[in-house]
Amino acid sequence: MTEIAPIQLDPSFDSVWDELVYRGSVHVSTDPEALRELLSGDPITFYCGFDPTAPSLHLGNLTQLIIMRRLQLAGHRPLALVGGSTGLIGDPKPTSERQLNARETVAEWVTYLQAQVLRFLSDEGESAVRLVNNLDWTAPLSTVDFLREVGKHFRVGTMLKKDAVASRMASDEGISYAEFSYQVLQGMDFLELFRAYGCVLQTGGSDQWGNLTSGTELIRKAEGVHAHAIGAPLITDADGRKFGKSEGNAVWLDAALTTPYAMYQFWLNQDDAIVGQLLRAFTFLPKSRIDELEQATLDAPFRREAQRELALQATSFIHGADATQQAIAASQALFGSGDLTALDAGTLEAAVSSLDKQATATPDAPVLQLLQETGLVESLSDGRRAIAQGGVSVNNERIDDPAATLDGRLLHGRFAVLRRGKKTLAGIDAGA
RNA sequence: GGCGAGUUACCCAAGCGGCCAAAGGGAUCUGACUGUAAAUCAGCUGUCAUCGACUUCGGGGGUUCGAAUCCCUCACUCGCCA
Repeated sequence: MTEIAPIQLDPSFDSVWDELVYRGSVHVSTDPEALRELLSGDPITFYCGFDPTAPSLHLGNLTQLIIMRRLQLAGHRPLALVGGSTGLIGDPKPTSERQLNARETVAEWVTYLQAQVLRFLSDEGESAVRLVNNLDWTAPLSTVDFLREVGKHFRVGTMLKKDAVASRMASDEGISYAEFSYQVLQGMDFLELFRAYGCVLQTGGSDQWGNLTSGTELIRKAEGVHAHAIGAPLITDADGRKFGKSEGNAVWLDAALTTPYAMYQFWLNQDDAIVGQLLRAFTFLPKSRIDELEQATLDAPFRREAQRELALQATSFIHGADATQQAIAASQALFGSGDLTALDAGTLEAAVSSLDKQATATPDAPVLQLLQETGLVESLSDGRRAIAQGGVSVNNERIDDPAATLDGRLLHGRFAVLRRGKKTLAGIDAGA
């Protein structure tokens, strides 16, 4: 019944612009009517930038990648910019100045991100994605040339009014000249891509709006052309917290950093209140199907059908069908009946090994120690606390004694599922 | 360059010589209730540990029986004046 939706546009929309609006992907933009016309006509070239601030992209970036994919499906040509130079500076966060990363580190991350981008965008046909790196045009540029050719177009008054800068100016921490200049670098990127590839549209998060318009303004001043920008809304949960964090950490697109199981669970645990919004933004399901799912959430919320479908579709898009099936099987084994003793060794091993927290152990290892080794707790004190609060179980049996060991608790003589709270799990393998 | 204010645990923020492992709020985490949801209520939130011990209040140094609290110095941030 539930299958992975094909990667395609919803034919019920007349233009990709209409679909993007439906998907909730447009929070702010330059002239909407002009954009709709532009995107409904001949293929254009557009770009979106990703700064290498970590070895992997995360869910926040996925929002953009999906928008890019939809535009690509409509025949437009994506330029995926990985910011080899902007990543060396860092765009101003509203709260605090960024720590600079080493050049070699950033260069390494650039290669990782480039490889990841290619997983989500097609590199075949007329609208194949092209990778670009802004280090290519900023590195050879001298400071004087930069100031004369680019800096001369920027007014400090305008720059100071950008939200990202203004909020930092108002904060205790202030802002460095480096981060203040970020908007100029990003503006220059857009101009460069316009000149080299005829790129006339940039997409990004709405928090990047100041940086996006810095590019359209520069192109207007330098070339007399009206380029466009689309700012996607930042998705937040019901409390207004930024979406895409789990246990305080980003949800990464790299399976080595966030396992497919963890990814699947992340989607499955989303609130009823935003699941419809997430289905629109993060899946290729048609509107008709999403309407059904939203109704299902109203009619029978306990079935969590919308969350299940969201988890299936999103995880499949990120990690592929096979990895997703394994994540689903593991989820059913570990959460289904709750009776792990009934599982055969093969199923159990697969489930245990899919968890993103793992440890090997001797058959008589203390549970407290395993809690720490698996990362389920941060310290032994934290572990004692968790046990005292009744939040720890082995194979779904609550542990009350801080001195308890695995002795006699292993399933099939070697496996154990260590649980903290309701849904934080770790796999223990005492074999080998 | 001058003057002033500031740097406290995940975040905000009290404390201004012993009663401070450090108030309060937010957030996380755990329990109850549930639907692997939300809301609500309750509890926990430095480390190690059996009482108890040990390391924390920007970095370093000093005064003192005793310092987050006083002094010196360095770094950083903010503001005002040049």
